[in-house]
Amino acid sequence: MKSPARRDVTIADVARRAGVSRAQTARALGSYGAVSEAVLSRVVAAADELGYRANALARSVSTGKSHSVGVVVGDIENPFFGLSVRGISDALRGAGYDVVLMNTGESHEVEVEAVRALDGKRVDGFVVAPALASAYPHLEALVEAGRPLVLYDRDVPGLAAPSVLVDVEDAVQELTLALLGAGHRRIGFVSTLRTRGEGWTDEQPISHTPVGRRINGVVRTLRDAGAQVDPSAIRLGARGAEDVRRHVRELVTGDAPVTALIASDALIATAALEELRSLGLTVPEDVSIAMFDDPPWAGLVSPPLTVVSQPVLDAGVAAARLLLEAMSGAATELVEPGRADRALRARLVMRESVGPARERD
Amino acid sequence: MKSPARRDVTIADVARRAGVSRAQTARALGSYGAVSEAVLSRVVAAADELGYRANALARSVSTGKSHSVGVVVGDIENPFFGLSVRGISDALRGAGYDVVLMNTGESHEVEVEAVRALDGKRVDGFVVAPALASAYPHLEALVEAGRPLVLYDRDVPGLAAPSVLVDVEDAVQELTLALLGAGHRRIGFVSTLRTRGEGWTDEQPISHTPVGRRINGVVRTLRDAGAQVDPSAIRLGARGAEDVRRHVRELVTGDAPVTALIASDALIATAALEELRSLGLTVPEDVSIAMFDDPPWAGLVSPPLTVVSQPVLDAGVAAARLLLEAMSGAATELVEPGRADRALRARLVMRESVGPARERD
DNA sequence: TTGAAAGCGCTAACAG
DNA sequence: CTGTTAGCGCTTTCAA
Repeated sequence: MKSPARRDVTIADVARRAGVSRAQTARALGSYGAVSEAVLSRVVAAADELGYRANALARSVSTGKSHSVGVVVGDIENPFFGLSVRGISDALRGAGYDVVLMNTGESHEVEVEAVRALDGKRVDGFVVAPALASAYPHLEALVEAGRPLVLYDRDVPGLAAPSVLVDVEDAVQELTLALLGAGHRRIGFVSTLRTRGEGWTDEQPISHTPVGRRINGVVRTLRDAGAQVDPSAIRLGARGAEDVRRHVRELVTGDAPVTALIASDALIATAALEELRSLGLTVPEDVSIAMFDDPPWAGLVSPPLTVVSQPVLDAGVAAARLLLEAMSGAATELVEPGRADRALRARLVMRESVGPARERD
Repeated sequence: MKSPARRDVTIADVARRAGVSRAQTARALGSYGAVSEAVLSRVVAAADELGYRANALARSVSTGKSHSVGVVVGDIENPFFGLSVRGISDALRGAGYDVVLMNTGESHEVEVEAVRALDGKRVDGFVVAPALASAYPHLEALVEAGRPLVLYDRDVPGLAAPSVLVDVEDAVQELTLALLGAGHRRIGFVSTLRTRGEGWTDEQPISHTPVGRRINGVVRTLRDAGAQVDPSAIRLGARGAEDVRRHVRELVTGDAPVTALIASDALIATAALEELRSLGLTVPEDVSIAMFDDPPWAGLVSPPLTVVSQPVLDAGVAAARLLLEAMSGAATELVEPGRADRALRARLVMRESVGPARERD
């Protein structure tokens, strides 16, 4: 039983019923301006007799504030982003903002389109974890236009926007040292993300990508210890579980197989473990493994995984706070871009997936 | 260097520059109505010389369509919802809709407020996984007002809205049979969610909650096999890992300890495994365990977990499709509420965490 | 306090 | 095809 497609109840309707002007009604309902007790109660009464629902869109058109922020992430299925979004969203809701979520599947094109759409909807601010691309005109346009933007987990070199980065430096160094101490000299690294172009090159350490920072740390520590670094053991841009498994297979079965593996996230690690298992290799006897992130199950697999644990929820909350600040008009110019937040530090959690390097061949 | 707070470039500005009427400009920019080639190109040129960005809010106020849908879930951190949202969001984006995500933390109050906010922002439709409460006036108001609504993973008895439910019946029966076959007679069940009030009662099988359907299946199968069901072994409403562990502890160490445990989701299972481990109990020798959902790591823990695997991504996509249908004005009245979608069936994946029941005491 | 009237930026109905 | 003129629902001057 559907009514004839009734129009929305508007302020005009309420005003009429309350016998007050639309302006007063609006003030009463929007709780701004000055309204007498008498009018207020009459209006409120009329409003809910009529079932009035304020139209936030109309209000936004008028005020220029949408009370929504756009959040664009690579893959909400990834627990890292899941937890991040929870932090962002909870903190933002507390301040009266809703979250419009955009899932890009790590596609640059989708991201560009997503940012455009969000901007069209006049969100008051953006949190974006940029898919790594060579150019970021869409983001540059955003800050150029003065729209509040916080970069998340990834940085954009030269962009005047604050970013939330977890400081992994110490933890990575510890991990690498532990690996060295266990006798590992050939260490593989596998990641879904890329740094910029294809592979990784030794020359210019990239610090604006999460992978970049991780690799830099490993490489530097290795160097300092006099170990040598084989660029071919650094596998970036792995697409999907199958591809990860192929990389892992190549790494552990090649001419100069690695004795330890670092997985850049939990998804990579699971695929790697599966491949090792199907190769008949055991952890850590044949190959040691460590991963980034510390999901609840990391200690439950066999063997329990050594991980670099990151304060993901906190990072999300931090992003929300930064954005809130930026939206409130505070000068965010102060932030030192590209610098990991010292308050957000990863820490190494040693478990049993790292053991003595095995002599092979 | 921030410009003096420049106003948005509007259609009027573009029109002026292009030397065309505002109406024609709007048509050209909005690609509706009829526009000549000549005008079109002039307008487009003027538009991007001026850096025009269409204001979707203003458009929405006019058209009554926001091209946004509200998605409200209990906990985006939970991989189940993460994957669900990915499915929903991807499918919706393909149809031109953005997702406004609301994370309720399974709080009824927050949910009510979230629905209100979304409705205020005039989303074109809703996907909601209701936190279990005794009353659902906010949802009833929605359908009463004719707003497209799809219930997700949980149903609301008596509400005339379609719902997306995974059919777990067969899989649960299989699982229970397998447990029975292995000699288990005392089986524990632990869940975060509740059915309605406090615990679970035998009398009225609840099928509108995911937990309800799962328990019903277990109980029925147990009954059919002549086994007896102990309501005290059914633990609902566990809050947080600590609480889960307490329940598990009580279940496996009580007077009449259970020999098998069913965890209602992956979070429960991890907590349970941790507790068993710290109790010095081994799986499946001392206690068998099975869980719902099949995350990538389920086969990697020790022992690999027997699970009821659900097509989560598909469920999300299905919800999006249903909503799309409802939003397109199709009569969704046809749907049989409370009925799990036969196309979405869970399946049992036997691994090694279920073994012969141990004689205890 | 109140109200009239002008906006916010866009779409839609109606002539031509 | 094009322009004029009303809206959409709310906020915001500006006088009273």
